Amino acid sequence: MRRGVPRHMTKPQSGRGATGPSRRERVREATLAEIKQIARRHLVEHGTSGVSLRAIAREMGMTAPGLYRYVPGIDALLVLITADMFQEVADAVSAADASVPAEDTDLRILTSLRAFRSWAVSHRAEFATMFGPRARLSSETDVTPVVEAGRRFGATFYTLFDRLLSEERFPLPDGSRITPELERELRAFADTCGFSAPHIPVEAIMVLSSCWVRLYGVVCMEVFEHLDFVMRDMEPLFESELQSMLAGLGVRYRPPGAEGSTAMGMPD
Amino acid sequence: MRRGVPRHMTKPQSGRGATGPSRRERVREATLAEIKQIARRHLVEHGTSGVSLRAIAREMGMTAPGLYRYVPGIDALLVLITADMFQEVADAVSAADASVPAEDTDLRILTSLRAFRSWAVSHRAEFATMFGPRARLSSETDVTPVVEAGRRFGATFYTLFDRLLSEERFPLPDGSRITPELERELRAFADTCGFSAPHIPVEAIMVLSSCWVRLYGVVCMEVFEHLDFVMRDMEPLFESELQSMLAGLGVRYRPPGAEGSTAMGMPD
DNA sequence: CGCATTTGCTAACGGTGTTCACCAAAGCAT
DNA sequence: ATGCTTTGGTGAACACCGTTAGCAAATGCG
Repeated sequence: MRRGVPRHMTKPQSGRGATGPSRRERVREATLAEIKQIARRHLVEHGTSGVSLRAIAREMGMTAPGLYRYVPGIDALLVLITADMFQEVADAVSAADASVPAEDTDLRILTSLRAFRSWAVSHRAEFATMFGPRARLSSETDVTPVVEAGRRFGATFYTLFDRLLSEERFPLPDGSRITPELERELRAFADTCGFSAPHIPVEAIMVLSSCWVRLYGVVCMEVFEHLDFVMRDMEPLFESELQSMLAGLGVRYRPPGAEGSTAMGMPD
Repeated sequence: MRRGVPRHMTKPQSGRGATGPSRRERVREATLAEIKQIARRHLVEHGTSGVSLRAIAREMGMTAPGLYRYVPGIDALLVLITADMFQEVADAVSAADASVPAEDTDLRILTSLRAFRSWAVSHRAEFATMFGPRARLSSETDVTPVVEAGRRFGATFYTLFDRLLSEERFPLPDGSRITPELERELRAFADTCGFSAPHIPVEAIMVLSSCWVRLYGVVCMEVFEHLDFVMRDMEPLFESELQSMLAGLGVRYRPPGAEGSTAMGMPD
């Protein structure tokens, strides 16, 4: 008898062999999904601090302690939905990537990066909890699901960059400026990212890091509204950064509207 | 009789003409300073959500409602200390800037940017509330003190950039790529920053924006620990970004240790 | 059916922001 | 010195919050 051991710490046990999940497991998954869905809504409506177990329970017609059968605490719930959101943004970027011809690497990159910004500005609260400071998390909370989901999200861009790299479209920068310390860190980066190429040059990783930092910076600045007192619309600056970023990558920039400047675009 | 109108909404009134602040005003300022100081310590020790009026009052030997004589609420207190922190980081950067020869513009810029990162990584909680998402603020709270302090902070860099610009050290980028929308936003930027030069070219503002975005990005990424699962030390990447940033600015990069590569450095 | 597991509840503890009524002390003017 | 006004602070109260412990009902399995 395992009295006192909460359900969320036991194995799924997934019984029934090939008959799929049992009825119990299905309804359990359903209520967990409802919890996460409501939490998500509260997040976008009232910010991170506006997500509370009691409010969720109230809305579900339950009481707060009941939720502890599904989630070990509020912080863990935040971790859960944060991981979900990483999956979501990764899907959004992938979908945008897949919506353009697979051979047009330039357009794929352009589209993917714009999709990232687009998702960010239309999901500000989510972006803030994912890419902002780990305020409520990090201490005493297991964040491995988040970094795992974050890793998968990163892979979306890595593969694209990998493809660009294999096309040898741009000259790698001067590697003599890379200090041994930087090389060590970049190597660690490449290793944990799991690139397809066996031995990727550190210069390439440096370029990738630099691009990611710039993209992250401009999007954060827009979502966190740190230039609002000085700029009304941040898209022009984003496009400008995009342009200058891609220039160093040998990728031909195209403005947002024009889908095809090389092939004739279908008029719609 | 103004019953019910809290003190913090009345004018300072600053009586006594030239005799300075009255005794009452002095002790009032002292307790307000104590409130902010304790709040600040709680912030760095327990994060933004760890700042509570009750805890502060407890530590001061008072009760929470008493604090409402000094501060209209917890959010406003956060705004207050955030503004203070902007002043602090601006002072830190200014001090670093002033610690090197005034004629050596290159070294001044290098030193200032490094000072910014240095302050950020040694004041993570403060940086997060200043430059992270405006989670607890923004809604229903008057943030003008923060943006005002932020503006003064920005000026620290603007003046340096202005000096660099007047030296005409680097060729401005091709302005033909600047769309009208971008130009409008950049103009607004320049206007609210109050540059000394009467008519600064938009190309220069674009360069400044780009540099600020990159600096912001790399420092945020380090402080928010979003690459921790892949890089142990972020300084090499920061230096690398610094190097590539300054290369476009015509500023000679020098590694952190070496103070003088042009003049003979004093061996210490 | 019987029994073990799962699920949800109530009660409770300690914490939070905030408002209100009230009171005492300080300051000021006559 | 006396009286009045302003100021600083308290205690009680309301409405929230996360979390734990113990218990009762529902559920599913043999």
